Amino acid sequence: MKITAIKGMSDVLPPDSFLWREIEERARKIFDTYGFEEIRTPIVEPTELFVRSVGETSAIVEKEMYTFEDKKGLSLTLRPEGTAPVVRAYIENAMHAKDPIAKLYYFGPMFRYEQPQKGRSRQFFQIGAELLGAESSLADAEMLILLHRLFQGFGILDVRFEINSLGCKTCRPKYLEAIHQFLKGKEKKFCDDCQKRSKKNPLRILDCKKEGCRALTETAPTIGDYWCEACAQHYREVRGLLLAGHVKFKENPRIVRGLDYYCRTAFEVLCDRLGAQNAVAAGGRFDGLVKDLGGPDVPGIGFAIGMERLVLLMEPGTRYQVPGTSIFFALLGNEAQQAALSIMEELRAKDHCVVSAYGGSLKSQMRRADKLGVQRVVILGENEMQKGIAIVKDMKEGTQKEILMGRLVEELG
RNA sequence: GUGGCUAUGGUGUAAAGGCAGCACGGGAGGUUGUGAUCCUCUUAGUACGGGUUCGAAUCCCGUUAGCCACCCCA
Repeated sequence: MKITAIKGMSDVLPPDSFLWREIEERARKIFDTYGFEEIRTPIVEPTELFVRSVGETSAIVEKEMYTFEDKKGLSLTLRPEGTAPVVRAYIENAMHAKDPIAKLYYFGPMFRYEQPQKGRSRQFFQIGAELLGAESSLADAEMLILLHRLFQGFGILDVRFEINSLGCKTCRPKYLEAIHQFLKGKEKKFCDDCQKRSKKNPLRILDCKKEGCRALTETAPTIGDYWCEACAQHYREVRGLLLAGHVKFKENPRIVRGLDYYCRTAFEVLCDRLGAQNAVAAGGRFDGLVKDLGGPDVPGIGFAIGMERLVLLMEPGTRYQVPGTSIFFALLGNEAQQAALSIMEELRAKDHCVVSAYGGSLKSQMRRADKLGVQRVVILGENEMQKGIAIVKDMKEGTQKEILMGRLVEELG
């Protein structure tokens, strides 16, 4: 029986892995320029963490988590998202006490048990960032500007930003009540999915793609009519700052987030090239979360970018650095191998990529050198060993010369 | 979780119930110790399990996986 990767989890092989590295490096550089610092949290967390943060009735917690018991019967869960673990770490390490502001980014795998399709897998990577300790609209704007900058850095220019404000704990309940009233008596007219949604998460009905439902919700109240003055003001400021920051965006009053902890600013980065899973990044403000998880009352805002979707958008023609072999040692015989080792080490210490074959005829070794695209080959066999020299061949020119062994490192520079 | 489509060497493909072939890739050679091209040889496949049939890559059923969509979301 062949052992295969499990459904929805895939390998990233070269040369794709080079593209992944490129993306990660570009992201890190940009995070640096915004003063964000990397955090690495465990992939496994107590199940409780996600139940309390993401929400008991959310789709993620209800049916998508990889949950299991450890040997002591503790319920553990493979993280389905990145914000809750970061907030847990923030509280646990009392980061608020060291600095009122924490700006953190992460890069790593998340796990959700979903039906795989284009841009959606069970293990997927996210690049995420969280800004804790700032309630100011400037924080919201900066996160969006940072996100915008990242996409520029990735060379992806055909994405669009959509934003909304979900209100806060004083105005959101009023809106929910209004939606509830609006739907009352109409439930039967909606599609089956929406009828389920009307009980659990009525806001999602506004998100339904079916035309029938869309038509019915045409006249539904929008959150904007229910914002409290503070939320309205905050949102106004965010929009103004975005304009000043040259981030183009569209207001979409129907953006709803699937995770319970979001409030106020919510946003999505969309691209038409992605098919049904058209969001490549999303995020929002989570002001009550730190407190809900037992920490101080610290506001926060963050986003996550889906790595696989990003790769899907970048793939055509993105340039990435492949280190590439620069010097190949073609060695014949055990003595030559022994003599070459220390020289190869010296060259590696000078940052050259130096490789050899592990046997075979000179012809096959040369063929391999050519396939690897190396510039120079050092040929060292019994004849050369006797003369105390090595042959250095320039593969592009096709020329070669004899070099004294002692001068080899210097010659290859 | 639901529905549709798909599954042939490492990759891309051909074979419409009757010899599993081609290309690329991988390996070894083409005189004594030299990479491209070219030439020769070689490697490797019908996803898995059943069924129909004289005979199955081909038809049927199941499983698994992939893709697409619902759902959900990054």
